[in-house]
This record gives sequence, structure tokens and C-alpha cells, in this order.
Amino acid sequence: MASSAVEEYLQGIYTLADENGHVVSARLAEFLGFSAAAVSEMVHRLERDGLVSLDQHKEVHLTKTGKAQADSVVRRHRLAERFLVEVLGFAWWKTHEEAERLEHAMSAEMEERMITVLGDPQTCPHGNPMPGVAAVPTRPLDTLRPGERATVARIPDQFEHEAGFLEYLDGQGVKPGVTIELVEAAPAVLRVTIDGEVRGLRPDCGQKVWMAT
Amino acid sequence: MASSAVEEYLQGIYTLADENGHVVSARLAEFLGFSAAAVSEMVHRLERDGLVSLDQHKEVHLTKTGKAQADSVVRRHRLAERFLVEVLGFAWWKTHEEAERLEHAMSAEMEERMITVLGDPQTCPHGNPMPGVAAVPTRPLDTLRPGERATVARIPDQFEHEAGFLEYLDGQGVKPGVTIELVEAAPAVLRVTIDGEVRGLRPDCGQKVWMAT
DNA sequence: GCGCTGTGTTAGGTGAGCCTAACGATTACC
DNA sequence: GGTAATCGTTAGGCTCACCTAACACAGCGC
Repeated sequence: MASSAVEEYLQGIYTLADENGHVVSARLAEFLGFSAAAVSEMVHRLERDGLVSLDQHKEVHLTKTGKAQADSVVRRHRLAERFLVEVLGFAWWKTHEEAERLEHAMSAEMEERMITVLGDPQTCPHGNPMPGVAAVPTRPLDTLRPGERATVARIPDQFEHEAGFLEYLDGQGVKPGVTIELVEAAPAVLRVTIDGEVRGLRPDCGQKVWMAT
Repeated sequence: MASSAVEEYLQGIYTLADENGHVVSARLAEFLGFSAAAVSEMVHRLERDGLVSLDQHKEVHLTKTGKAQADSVVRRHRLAERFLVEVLGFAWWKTHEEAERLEHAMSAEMEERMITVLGDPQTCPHGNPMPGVAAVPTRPLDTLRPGERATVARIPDQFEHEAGFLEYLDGQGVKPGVTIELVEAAPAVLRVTIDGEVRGLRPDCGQKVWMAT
């Protein structure tokens, strides 16, 4: 059985690969909030244990067994989030930390039963697809042209580590399923229309909120 | 926040105190499956941190804050077990290990919401009462006189660590709520009637199955 | 008193997983 | 081509929580 720490790394590698493409140790260290030295060590342990391989550019790739374990932990995370929202009534933006712990406590049997009870959900409450499910095509919010409308499809896991970010979005009325019209992409603020009301969004939202195409 | 290890010890101390009365390090070591040395160290850490106190006989007692944390972790454990049985459909005898991990992953908010969703349950699926709830009076199975009948009220947490014990009971038709008549308490076997059928139970069950008085 | 059992503590060691500091190797920019 | 930034690794150190081995001490039977 993989330790929580190992699962945390596998999940990080999965997430960065899925949402960003390439994975190098430096990104992983940023994402996990650990020192470069700690990540360097752990990546070598993962390599030794056959969970990842490093290519000639030192990019990290999940091996077949590594991928299977990463899929499982990501699926458990997203199932836990669904459970927290749908069964326990948690706010959609408040599930990440809780799920971050629960994912390591779920057995394979529990994973199976969760899938059944929750009706085989295809995404987490933030719109991220379950591993193995084809993601809906998306584009960042700031690729909309002024006057263009689109629906929020996904707020990637990558940004859920940023304290208060999801709560901020919720406060601005931004959540998966909401339709947004871009009014103007000024450098300091993104002017958008949500529910017929004009609002300003922090400029970083342009990259961090992904719209259905 | 207490670590999983600390919570594990607090839970052990709670359980032994609740089900046995006195708690000394040696019992705790047996119960947790750790060496006496490891327990000695940890008990001193717990004392240093104000969670337990030692009396002149070296008996371990939870302090007020220690008791509050132990109550919480035991409650989380029993809520998790209820959830596994009632929501996810786990077999009653198969919940302990899973709950052993889940209890450490549940926040106070999750504890609260679990209580609400599960309808404020008064016991776990094995009949152990939630902390703060007055336990129904019980007596061990082997205190029944031949011919006497009683209902299984509780299989203490203490014995859930023994691999296969609950599954064995289930196989013999023994579970909370079932009425049992003692036929004969031979030294090598306990002859009982369950559901009109005479069965033999391992003699250790006499102490490990607690009946409603 | 002597030894046995049960109990607790100390000493020394291990591994996981983190840290900072220092250093080496690329790559990028002017 | 030199300098700066980025990246990875090594060295050394830390805490937590476990281990075994050795030892100290109390109570009990005889």
C-alpha cells in the first residue's frame, strides 16, 4: 500500500500532467508546497519503486502501475468531493481540504461502493472529470472575445490549493454550470456579465476558470 | 491538531477505560499492538501535552482536553461505521478497519454533518454507544444461567482488533439485536440456541459478547 | 530472603519525510 | 561571451513514531 505522501505526489503528477502537460520536479515542488530537495528525493523513491520514470529532459512520467495508482487516488478524491456535496451538504467550494484527507482513507471496496451510491458520477463538483472519462473540451475564460458567452465547465484542481480562491469565485457567482459573457478584458480586471449583472473578476481568473467550448 | 498516532492512543485509552476500567501502559501496548517502550514514550508525550495524567499507580487518565479529543475520535469512528453500513451497504462486521482510517480524516464540520444525516445515532453497528450517551446496562454472555435468554447488546471495540472475530460471530448468527438462550457452558464450548437452532460458540465469546440485562 | 512475574524506563537504532544551505549544470538574455 | 535565472542534487540535520535489548523495581509465593 502506498503511503499518504506517495499518493499525494502521484496525485500531483497526475494533476499537472492532465492540466498543464509537462511535469518537472520544480512545478511539483511549487504545487505541493515542498522544497525542491524533498521533491527530488521523493521522485527518486518513486522511480526506484517503479511508479514513475524520468526522460532525458528530467520530465516525470507515470508508469503503468503509477498511473493506475494515481487514477485511483484522483478518483477517490473526486468521489469524496461529490459525496461531501451531495450527501453531507457541504458547499461546493469547501470540499477540497476534507477530500484531501479522505482520499487516503478509502479502500478499493469503499471506492467501488461510492461509485454505486453516487450513481457513477462523471465529474467532481468543480467539473474535473473522473480518471478514464473523456474531458469535455474547454478553453480558459480569457480566450473569450468581448461579447462572447460560454458556460463554466471546470475549475482545475491545480488552483484549489490557493487559499480562498474557490470561495472568492463563489462570492462572484462563478461556479460550474454558470453562463458568463465577457464584456472587456482590461489588464487589471476582467469585466463580465453573470446572471445579467456586470461584475469584475480578478485577472488571474482568466486562466483559472475553464469554459465549455 | 492531533496526529493520527496521538488519536489512536487516545482512542485506545478511552476504549480500555470504558470497557475495562483501569488503564495501564502494558494493556495499552497489548491493545494497540506496539512495544511497551513505544507506549511508554508516547504516554509521556501525551502527558507533556496535557492530554493524560498518570496517578501514583501509573494508571493513565484522560485530562479534560484529552477526554474531549478522545470523545471526538471515538464518535467519528462510530459515525463512520454507521455510515459504512447504512449508506454504503458494508457488512456490519467489516467496517472496523475502514473506520479506523476514516476517523482521522474527518473534520469537526464533517462530524456534525454526519450526525445530522445519520439521524443522531446512539450506537455504532456493533452496539457501542456514542460518547456522552448513557450505555444500556449489559453483562457478558457467560453470566447467563442455563435456560436464560437475553439479547446481544454490544460487542466491545476492544475485541474488534482480533482478526476475523466479528466475521466468526456473524457466521454463527451472533450480532446485535439477536436473542440467545444459553443451553450449557461447557469448558470447551458454549452451547446456545439462536433462532431455535442449537449452536456451539468458542468459549472466549462468553466474555466478548455483552447482553442486554 | 530468593526468585518469578509483570511492569515501566532508558539507551541506541531505524526509516519516512521534511528542512536549509551549498553546489553544479542548463538555459536565456543582453 | 558573460551573467542571471532556473533546475536538480547532495550533504547534513530534524521530528515522529516505531523497534530491540537491557535494566530497574514492585509484589507474590515459598
